[in-house]
Amino acid sequence: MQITTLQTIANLVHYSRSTVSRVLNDQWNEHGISEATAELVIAKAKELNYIKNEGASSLRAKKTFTIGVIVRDITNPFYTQLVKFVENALYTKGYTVIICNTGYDLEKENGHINVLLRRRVDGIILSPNQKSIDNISLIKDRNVPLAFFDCKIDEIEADYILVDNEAGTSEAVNHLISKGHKKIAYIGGDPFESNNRLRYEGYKKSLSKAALPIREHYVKHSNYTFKHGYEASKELIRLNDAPTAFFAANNRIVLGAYKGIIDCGLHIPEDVSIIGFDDFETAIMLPIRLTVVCQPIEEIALCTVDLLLSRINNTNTQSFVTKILKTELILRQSIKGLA
Amino acid sequence: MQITTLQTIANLVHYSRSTVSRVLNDQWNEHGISEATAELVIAKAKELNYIKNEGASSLRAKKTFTIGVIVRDITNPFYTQLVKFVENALYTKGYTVIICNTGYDLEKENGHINVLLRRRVDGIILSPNQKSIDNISLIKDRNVPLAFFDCKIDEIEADYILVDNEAGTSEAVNHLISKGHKKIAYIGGDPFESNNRLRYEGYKKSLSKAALPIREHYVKHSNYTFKHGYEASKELIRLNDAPTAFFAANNRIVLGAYKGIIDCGLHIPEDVSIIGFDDFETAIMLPIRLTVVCQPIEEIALCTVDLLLSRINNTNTQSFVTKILKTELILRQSIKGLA
DNA sequence: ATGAAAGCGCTAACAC
DNA sequence: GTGTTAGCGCTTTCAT
Repeated sequence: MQITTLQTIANLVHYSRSTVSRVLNDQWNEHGISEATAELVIAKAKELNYIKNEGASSLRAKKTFTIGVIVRDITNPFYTQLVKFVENALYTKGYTVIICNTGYDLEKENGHINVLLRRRVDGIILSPNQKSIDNISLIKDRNVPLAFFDCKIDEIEADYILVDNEAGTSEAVNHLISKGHKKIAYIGGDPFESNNRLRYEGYKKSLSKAALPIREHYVKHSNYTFKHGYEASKELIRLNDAPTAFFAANNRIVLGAYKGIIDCGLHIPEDVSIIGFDDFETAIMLPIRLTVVCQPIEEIALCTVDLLLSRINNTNTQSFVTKILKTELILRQSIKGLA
Repeated sequence: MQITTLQTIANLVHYSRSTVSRVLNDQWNEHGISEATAELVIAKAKELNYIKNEGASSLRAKKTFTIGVIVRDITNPFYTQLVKFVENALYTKGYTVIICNTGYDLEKENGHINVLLRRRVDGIILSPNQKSIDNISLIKDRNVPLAFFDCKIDEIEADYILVDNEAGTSEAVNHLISKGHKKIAYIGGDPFESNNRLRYEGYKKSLSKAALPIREHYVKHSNYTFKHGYEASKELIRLNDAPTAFFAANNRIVLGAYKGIIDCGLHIPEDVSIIGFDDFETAIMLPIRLTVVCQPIEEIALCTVDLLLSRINNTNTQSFVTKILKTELILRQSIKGLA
């Protein structure tokens, strides 16, 4: 059984490929094709179960209606959500999405970018690594429309959709301070990553504004993992002047810290208060539901898609945009007021 | 700036498109192309930053090296993991993956399938809805290689990669029984879904074997949601002869049930024991870590990919295969032995 | 050791 | 109203 092409149909209805193509693309009206012909073609196409070969169209149109989305860890609920919203938004606009998971691996990121370029995607959405510069220039060299979300790379001019990490963290730390906490630890991720740097800035500023000292041994940088959160929290607890509150810079760290505190036999929030960046399912399932700084994930996804599509369609000719969205402090149970 | 094609290079090195193509596809040796020519071509390609247009190749080769993966809820960690492993396995085999999220919506599933067909994917991996029959026949009509995972549809002959739901559940319930539980509730999902039916079978068989009665009011079918788990557990607790142990048929339900129990002021496992199907992050983050039946997610992913690729490459000519993988009972803290 | 030519399936400019 | 033709970028058969 041969596959049905325009030619197959054309032969059978005794019209040309062009006519068939025009009918099937709903252009028969503006080309003055008779309704009879149109109906005949449509009927035959249905009968033969014709399905357009999108690849052939793409080749011809030099447009694939495909967008590549590259994230660092699709397993992290933050990215899962992001990807879900992006996929959905693009689907409704007629685009197909190729989701690429790099697992924080530059090699794999490189491989994925090359695949996307070979496939001539119309645009790429990227949650970059701080060290992705070389990989990103592959994209920029080709002038493939590109939008970043989640993370900023100072060296790269581009469109960014971000959240106000500094303000979000400040709000969190201010809240802690307002509850009487003076010894507040910061458990951070990669110290060179933009998000982490800004969150740390927010932390420092809030302390300064409240005339509280920034104590180096209260600051634990490493990476965005459960393990780091776990170990850092244990170390902090062992301190003579142990902090009374922890700020954790992402959803993995906060979980590790939570576990670390529990495993030390301490209670949240009676013994230690804790607040995390990112909201996520587990945060509300814990017996003490976590107070967190929530990122507007759906809004990030939608903004990114809009921005990218406006670039693709040349609708947007202004120079690079950096859009900063607001976070929201969600008060739950993991913070206690100090007497 | 024009994009570099084979022709661009051919013109500049004064060889034909064919020669350039052969060189760039590493076939220059078997075609007796001189090394000098090859080097020249390669150098020029690099200089011009040539990137092959995969779409054009696909059109010619009638093969896209693209696989569609359709899941019901990418947000559910079970599927996220599955997708991650599938994507990774296919990536290493040179395939690109288009991930489609249906959100349990048949319309959207239909839309996604049509997109995949129009794009002439080489194969499709599908976690089907029980009611997907019409959608699936779209694929079967086209003879596009197809592999199912996660869920079986009795009416459809095809390749399936599944786990032994019945045995897994039996093992869980047997464990409960061995711990002295006699009043065991079953909080299930969609009663018509194959997984749920088999899990329920396992539940009933274990009870029967232990000569325990199957009490209808201990069985709560509805859907695989947190909400259902939550409400069902509350109802069960209110019963006069409330069960001492709950079996929850998936990761969402078990979380709901957990929360329901806590919210009733009861303690796990002192007051109620609980066991879930599926392992997942939150299960080990809860203060009482959940005892669960764990599905071998990576193995499911790998088997499915292998099977699908063997079909695509006509390596595997045997008739349809149903592969049933083993689950594993992971003992943690949510079950108490009854005196 | 290399090239010419045909064609994958589609679309659009131009022709009548 | 409809057809002809050219071409998107690539590969491959056949020829020399």
